[in-house]
Amino acid sequence: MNRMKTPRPLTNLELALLGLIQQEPRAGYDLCKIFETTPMGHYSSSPGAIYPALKRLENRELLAGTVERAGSMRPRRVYSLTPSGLEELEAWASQAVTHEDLVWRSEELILRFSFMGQLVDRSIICRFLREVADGIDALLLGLEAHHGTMLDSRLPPGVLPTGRLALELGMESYQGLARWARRALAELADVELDDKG
Amino acid sequence: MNRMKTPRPLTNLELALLGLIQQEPRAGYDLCKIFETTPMGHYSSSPGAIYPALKRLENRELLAGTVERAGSMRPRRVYSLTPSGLEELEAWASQAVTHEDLVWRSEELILRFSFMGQLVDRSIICRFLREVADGIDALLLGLEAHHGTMLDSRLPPGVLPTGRLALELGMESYQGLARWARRALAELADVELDDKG
DNA sequence: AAAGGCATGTAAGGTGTTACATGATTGT
DNA sequence: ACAATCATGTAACACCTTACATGCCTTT
Repeated sequence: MNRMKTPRPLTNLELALLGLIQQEPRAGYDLCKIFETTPMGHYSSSPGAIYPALKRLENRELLAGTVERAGSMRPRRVYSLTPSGLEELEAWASQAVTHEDLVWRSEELILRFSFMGQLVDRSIICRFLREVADGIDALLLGLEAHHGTMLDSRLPPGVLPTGRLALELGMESYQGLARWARRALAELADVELDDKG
Repeated sequence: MNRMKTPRPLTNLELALLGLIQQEPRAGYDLCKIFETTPMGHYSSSPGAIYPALKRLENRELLAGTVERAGSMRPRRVYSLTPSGLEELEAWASQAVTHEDLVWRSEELILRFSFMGQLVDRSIICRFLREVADGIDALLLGLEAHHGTMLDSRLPPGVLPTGRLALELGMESYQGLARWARRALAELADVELDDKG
């Protein structure tokens, strides 16, 4: 029987690194630059996090590093995905969207979507978008209940209802995400028509 | 000269705890329940984070704990804000909104707003909302530049533009936040009229 | 008597943050 | 010669996550 310790799940940073390296082989410094200069930088920060993460991924054999400028004191390590690294990424991209993903890991969800185009085919991307949209509809029911209790509760005079307004922002963010998902779904259907035309 | 080590900034969890305890004195267990059962739970997780955070805040003398059921093996510690705790909270709530806050600490920003009603007066709340709305307008200029480059870059045939769509989601989220801020501003102006009426 | 909620905590482990260190290469 | 950029890393520290431990009190 295939019995091995289940490895801890990958962090957002590790997933971002795998996705970027799948686009093309890259060195640590290249990745630092991407995080510094693009909105992808939302998922990282600094060499102090990136280099250790690359080493972890190499230890897990999801990445393989080949050394350029060998013999020099400052070699440049260029990483590529290993077959099992690609497998891991594709499995990640193909997962179903859970309630927990939407509530606790929405950033990972967006990261996942942004790499899906390179990793999986249209049917899986569309399923992802439908699951996001439908999952949010379910979430909103719970939030509306809380919103109702906040509308009922009376505040001391002079205290402005910022707590309620903050909750409304949360609800609107979810609604915006659902609208985006449905619009993206429609756009991807158009792309399909373009391909045929 | 008043020379003391600048203390590290408070974490989101610590700020949430201070804000909740300012509403009324609470024990660790009460706080756990709030995080488990309300959307405030977004900011925490588990006793394993909450109890150490309470202890840290007590060491800093931002909280003071009084022991109920003393002598028992399982005492109940009820925490209240100290004067300097209240000072710290109010200073936090009164800060100007920076570019960095919007890009890197948007969750803290929402937390801040949700407690502002209890902590500061209308003028500061309205300034906060204006700074959020205007700050986002500036941010969006940079994101639109990136969006332009993504529209120009050609993808390999068959690869769907999920990266671009993800960026569009990010931009729409910011736009939604700005719209919310302006709407909240209008609503708070109405409350002012109600008070006078 | 057992189960479940009240109530507080500790321990191990891993990750991110910040700051620092090092040296090579390229441009002026 | 000097500065900036390329390029990789380490060390200290603090925090969160998960899992576990403990014992009281109330209900069934």
